[in-house]
Amino acid sequence: MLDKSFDPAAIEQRLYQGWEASGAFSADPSSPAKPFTIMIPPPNVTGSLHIGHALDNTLQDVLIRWRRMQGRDALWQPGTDHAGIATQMVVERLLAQQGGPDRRAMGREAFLNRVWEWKAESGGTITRQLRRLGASLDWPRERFTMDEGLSDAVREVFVRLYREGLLYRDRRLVNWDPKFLTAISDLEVESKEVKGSLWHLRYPVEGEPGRFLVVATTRPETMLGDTAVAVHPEDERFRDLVGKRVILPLTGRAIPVVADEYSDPEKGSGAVKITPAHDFNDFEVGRRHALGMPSVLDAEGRVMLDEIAASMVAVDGVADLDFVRGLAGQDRFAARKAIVARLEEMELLEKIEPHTHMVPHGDRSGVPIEPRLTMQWYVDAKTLAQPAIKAVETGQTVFTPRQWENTFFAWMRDIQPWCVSRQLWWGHQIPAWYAPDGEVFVAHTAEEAAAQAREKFGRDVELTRDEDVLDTWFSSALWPFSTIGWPEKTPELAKYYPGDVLVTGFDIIFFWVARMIMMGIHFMGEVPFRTVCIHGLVRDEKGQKMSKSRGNVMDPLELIDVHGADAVRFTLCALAGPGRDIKLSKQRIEGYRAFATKIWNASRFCEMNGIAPRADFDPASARLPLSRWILDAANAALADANAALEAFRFDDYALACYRFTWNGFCDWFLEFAKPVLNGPDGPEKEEVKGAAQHVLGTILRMLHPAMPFITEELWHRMGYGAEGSLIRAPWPEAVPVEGAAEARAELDWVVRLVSEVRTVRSEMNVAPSITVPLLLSGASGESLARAARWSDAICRLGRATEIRALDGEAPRGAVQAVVGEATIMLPLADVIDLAAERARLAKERARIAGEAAKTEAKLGSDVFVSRAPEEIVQEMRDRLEAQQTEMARLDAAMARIAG
RNA sequence: GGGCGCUUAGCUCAGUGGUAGAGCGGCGGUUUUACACACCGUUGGUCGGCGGUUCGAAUCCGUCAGCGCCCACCA
Repeated sequence: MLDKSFDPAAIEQRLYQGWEASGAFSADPSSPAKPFTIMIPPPNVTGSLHIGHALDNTLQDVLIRWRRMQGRDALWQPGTDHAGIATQMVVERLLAQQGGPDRRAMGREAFLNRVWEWKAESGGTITRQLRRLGASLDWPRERFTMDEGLSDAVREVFVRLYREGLLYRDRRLVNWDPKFLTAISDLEVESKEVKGSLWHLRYPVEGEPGRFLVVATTRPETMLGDTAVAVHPEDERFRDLVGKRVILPLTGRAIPVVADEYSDPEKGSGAVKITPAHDFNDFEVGRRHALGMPSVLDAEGRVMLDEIAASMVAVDGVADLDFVRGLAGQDRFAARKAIVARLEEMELLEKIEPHTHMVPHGDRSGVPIEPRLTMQWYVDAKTLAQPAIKAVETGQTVFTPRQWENTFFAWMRDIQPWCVSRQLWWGHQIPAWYAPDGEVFVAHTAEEAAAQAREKFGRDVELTRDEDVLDTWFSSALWPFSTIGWPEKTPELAKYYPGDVLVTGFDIIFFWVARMIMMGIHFMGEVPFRTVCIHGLVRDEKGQKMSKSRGNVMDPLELIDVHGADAVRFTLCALAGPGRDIKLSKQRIEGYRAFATKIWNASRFCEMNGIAPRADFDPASARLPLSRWILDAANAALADANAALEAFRFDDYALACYRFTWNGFCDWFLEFAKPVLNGPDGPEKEEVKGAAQHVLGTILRMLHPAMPFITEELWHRMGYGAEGSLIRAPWPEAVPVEGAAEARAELDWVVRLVSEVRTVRSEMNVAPSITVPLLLSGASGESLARAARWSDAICRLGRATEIRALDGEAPRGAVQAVVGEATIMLPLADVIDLAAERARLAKERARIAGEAAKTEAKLGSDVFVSRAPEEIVQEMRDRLEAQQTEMARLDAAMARIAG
């Protein structure tokens, strides 16, 4: 016997362990089945499951379970990402807490050992949590981006790209994070609005005492590194100054005034100071005019005078070398304050304007990034992007919803060189070695590099390895093929590449999706996946982004504890409309928790009525309209579910399951079945039971991808599991149903009849306890035959004592309603208010009349009749006829009841 | 500054040319032997504004407004 209520907590862990232990999640490269592959977006190894993961992985699990049941050899590849900066931070924080030596004191090797230790102890959190969600990942294949195999792939890619000239070292400005002391890529920079000031500084013109060129800047501290002032070539105000020099205050260096289109006469003072080593635009200007590019800030953003010390010149009233020397080692913001104050004292500060502008910040450190002139490794993304753009243009990879392709194209068509080196320790160390003279050797191993050097120099030379590691996204970009063996030629690689679907959020289209497509095409010769399914962000019920500071985060594990994994999963599916963010509320989850209970109770009802799986039931042999109707409805629901899943419409899939199960199967079919099940044994009861068990089996299978736990549990408890677990059961297929159209027509009629009776009784405030005969007036032979066949169900659901044709006079003061050609009469004169019944009928008549008038107006229009398609016109004619018939019936009903 | 998206019932959202839908909520009723996490009934909308195309527009086009997101080097 099924328990009185469904308790998810009691079954989830047991079922999951059963699936995992039985190998139900395993792909099989040796199977002849067609593969279906999804690569998990590898979560950070430091991570724990948040609601966004829950959504992303629920959707993937739905697809994987669905295809697996369809007989595909499903591979859902699990794994985690080493998350360079994030992980290094976590371990450094841990070291600080423990009060031991810090990273630098430990040294690189010891520190890395410590990180690996941490990973072994704490790195499994998120994979455990994915299990709670029910995710059917192929765990024995779990990979980590720093695994030996994946690291091989990284080295191979690095070496090959280098040899192809698609990866190179360059000394240019990078986004430098002064907190983490590393370069970061453009993507890791986010602009934030900052309220600052615009300082107008006076630069004295050389040889013209009392004349100043005023420059406006938001970053006065970088003036130490100025090497020019630029004015617009057309700007009359400054024309005579071009070619002359100005004295840079504080450091006393004379710098040229150059004419450059970059300078905008409308902005600031119209003259702009040029600091090539600390500003991306100035860098370009510096290149154009062959200017010096001294850096005046060190890695931590502190003033550094090394590169300008020699050129400083004492100039009375303009330069103050002692002051400048005092700045050395000061933080950039402290230096800014000091410089502004000193310039003010020296009367070289013209004015200060309040100024709000966008300032680039490191996305992880949160501090303003500092453009810094350094040597870094770059990938020639522009070249790699071309075939990737083409692949999406030609539909080899399709984004869904399609609109995201625009986002992809916009970025890819304007892609910049990708800075891939990071000054961190945790990550893939760059496979490049340097000879004492700086000559670089890129190789898979130190030995290979040494051999190259020997070849080059004709003798052994001491090589030192590049200290830097690669951007974490460099290894993530290889994920679709590195996880399945590349660069080895494994059976997995042959079978599961390219993958079918990538499911992810729009926020990592640039970081990850685009780069996988580029690398996949370049190294595998084919796109890494056919479809990119982009979903929205999970927000709170008010539409706000969930964040710790707002205190509105919903923890998926808590939700699973309270409502069960199935309810959480189903809710996420039901809300996952295409391209829309999800507003998640507790109420919605509770609603779908109720759905799980409903399924449980429907199964209980079936169990109580001896409805059990029967292999010998042949749907094609069903004779009764009731069983034909429900079998046909199950076919339709299944078709809807399939179409929805094919189109990645998880919301439509959930809705199709929900409606059929609740409204179709529970509300109508089981109610109709009750009289039969309570009636005498015989072929009729056997067929209804057969249809019921068949449809319940279809429901459990159809719902399994979204609600794996409760469906698996019921599958076994109801006895469907003789052949094995539901997770491996075949996906249901449509069954042949004879006479489906007739069955539909009949059941539709019964439903309409019952609904009409219920409505009028309710509207006339007839207590449910009052039961009366149900009389049919003007009914066709077919209707009467149906009434006879469905007498028990109609009486039960319509609170009637009997249903029969009206013979003779209509009863006085009956409640009436029109169903098709027939008029229903309920002799209730004693209990109702006849005036109210007249009013009700009149209102109904007026409603129909209103609709008929609209139809008539349409048909009365010559343009409509002559220009609309014939079938539409005919439809209108039919509609009008039906409306007129119904009005006539209502008129008759009113006449009967007339006082 | 450029691009994208959204605006439909109190709330959350479906609905890509032919009588406006769902869920939740609200309201009224019900111990009908699976289920009150239930059942039955019901109330809610000139589909953001304006203009156009069309026999016909929530749906296509234009425009305006509001909201949101992404990208961008503006001193």
